[in-house]
Amino acid sequence: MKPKITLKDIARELEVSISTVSKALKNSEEISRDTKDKIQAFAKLYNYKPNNIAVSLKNRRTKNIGVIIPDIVHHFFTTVILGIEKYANAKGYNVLVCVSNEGYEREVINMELLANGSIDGFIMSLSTETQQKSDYNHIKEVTDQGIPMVMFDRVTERIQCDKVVIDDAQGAFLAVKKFVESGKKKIALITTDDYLSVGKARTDGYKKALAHYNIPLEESLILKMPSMEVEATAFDTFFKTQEVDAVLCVNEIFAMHAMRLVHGMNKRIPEDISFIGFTDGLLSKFAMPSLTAIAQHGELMGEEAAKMLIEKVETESDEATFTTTVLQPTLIERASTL
Amino acid sequence: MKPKITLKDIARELEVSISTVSKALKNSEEISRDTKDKIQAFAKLYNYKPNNIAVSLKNRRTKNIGVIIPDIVHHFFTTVILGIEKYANAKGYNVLVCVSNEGYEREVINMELLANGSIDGFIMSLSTETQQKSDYNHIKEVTDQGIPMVMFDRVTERIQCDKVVIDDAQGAFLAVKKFVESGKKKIALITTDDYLSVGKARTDGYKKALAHYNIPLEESLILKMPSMEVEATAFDTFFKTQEVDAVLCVNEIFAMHAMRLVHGMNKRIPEDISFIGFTDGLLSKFAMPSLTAIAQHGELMGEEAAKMLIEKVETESDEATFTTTVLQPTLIERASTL
DNA sequence: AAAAGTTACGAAAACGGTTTCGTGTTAATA
DNA sequence: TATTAACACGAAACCGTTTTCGTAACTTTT
Repeated sequence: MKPKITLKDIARELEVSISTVSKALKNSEEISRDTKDKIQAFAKLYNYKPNNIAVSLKNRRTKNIGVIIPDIVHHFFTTVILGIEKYANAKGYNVLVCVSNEGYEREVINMELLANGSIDGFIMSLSTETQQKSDYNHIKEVTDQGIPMVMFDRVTERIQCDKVVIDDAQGAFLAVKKFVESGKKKIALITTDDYLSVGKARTDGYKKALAHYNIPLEESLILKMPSMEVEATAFDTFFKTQEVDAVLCVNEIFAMHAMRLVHGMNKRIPEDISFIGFTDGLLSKFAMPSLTAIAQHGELMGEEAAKMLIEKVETESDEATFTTTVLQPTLIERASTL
Repeated sequence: MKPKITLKDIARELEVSISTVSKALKNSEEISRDTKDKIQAFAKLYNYKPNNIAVSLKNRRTKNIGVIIPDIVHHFFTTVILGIEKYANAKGYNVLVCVSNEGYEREVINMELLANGSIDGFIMSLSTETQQKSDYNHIKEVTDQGIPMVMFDRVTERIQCDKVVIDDAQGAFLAVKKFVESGKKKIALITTDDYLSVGKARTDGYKKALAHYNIPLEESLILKMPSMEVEATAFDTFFKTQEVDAVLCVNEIFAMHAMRLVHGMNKRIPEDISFIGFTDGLLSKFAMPSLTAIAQHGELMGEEAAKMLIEKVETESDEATFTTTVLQPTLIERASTL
């Protein structure tokens, strides 16, 4: 048990002042070669490492960036974190991940906690509950304090900050395009209620694409779940009552559930019914048949967000100008489409 | 833009001393009701929140716990994080997650970073590279400094600390038991090289179970992948050359790949070949047929680890005694077994 | 030899809190 | 009335750094 050594310890041991030690360890020109050698050798011997907390307090910079995500048991969000970590670490920043668990309360608590000195800036994606309440005061408070903020994926126009999103409408468009080009006509959409920003955009893209291809929009072909949960009976009745030959699902889970259902109805995938799912995760890859998917490029999104944030953190300029980066989704073709 | 307010600001404004403000805000008995009211009202009005960094420095406690995991795009690890967060948050602790990305270097860097004052204790799972090198000096250094540490899942007996693992051997045993009881005889195992602590334990359990049921062990029925990656050709030749009626896979991915292969060979699952996979993740649930799985109870593991850590953090006793908690896995029966 | 410039280091303030201890004012006791 | 106790507050040290500024001791310049 050898407790951490401090500047003071070194100073006492070597009979110099703390300032001298500090300067010597930063290789300051102010200190003579001899003294520096002595101090540096001693520090190395005792494995001196400056205390981050003290440095942070002094510099008023932590080199930490806070990330608030709604859910961590979630492929997309974890890929985003991966991207954030990658960029941030390369820039010498640490990433502190907190999970709001899709709840407003925890989002607020976590933000307040981190905002009180623990981080230099935020990267976040809104919890569903926050989106429903559409109460963004906790975020406004943070930005008002001058703490840089980047929102990704689940964003709101109610907050002025940098944002990075993917073009969800375009993703839906790509999917419908794929369906149409393989001869499908009765294209269904399985989505969530509109309060989720992504759900809305995807629905919009779906509608726009239908219009573009002169396919009449039938509201009965849109199945809306009240949440991200699968409501089995709703699925059942939907597929029993509707004639469809293609289904676009707003997430992988919906797609998996629907595919299994359709499989049980002895329809062939993709011949009788084709499927495309949002978010290219593990399930899409390993489904049987494998699922054609719209890739959201989470890792890229994370890198982009981290880049924007660190840029803001490192430029002192008060005169902030906010940009929104829109990433383009891509269609990953697999066995669930023709 | 209203920058954060400090004790000093309040003191100046209200013409009292900093100490008085500090005490008033902690509702100290030392301060008169009047003064406290005045100060508390003012603080609330200006939304005063103490600076965590300063408090940490002073108290030499951060109320942060550091978590180092090998991979974040990984269902099991994220469920563990969920469990950690749940317990830690309830206890007023924050969780800082860092990812080693299965690499030794990043594991060392992250640990050193966090160890220099940022956290009160560690919860970690070893990266594969660290396990291969079996170089644990960075960890020893941390524990030597008296920083509490809990290792989970991927642990090593080379480090003296609290640990929480699941009984992997027992998991494998349960699987073999299930196979045997449904009449299977030629039970294969698809696993990784032994250097992964979990791989080894699972293989041991498999062998032990065979012995227990008087089934001769055939080494040719064990397929070892050099890493977590699927080597498609190895799978191909294995299933072409071996007669098997049940397969235990050390992870979901292996199981998915094998099931697809078997499906392509026109064998029925589970009648001709049954499958069981380790780790009850999304893939198991949504596979077709759904995969019988050995649940690792990651969330519970996380809670347990957090509990052990916080206990250690909060008791000053130098006289540490280390315990290893072994969680029992359970078999989740689905459609891939009889 | 006096003035000016270097060199090498230390004192001290600062970051934003917490906490111990001391003290001037009252109120209670002898 | 003198003594003691309770009350309400402030001064200052401290956590571990960084950084500005001052200065003693030399060295160089005139």
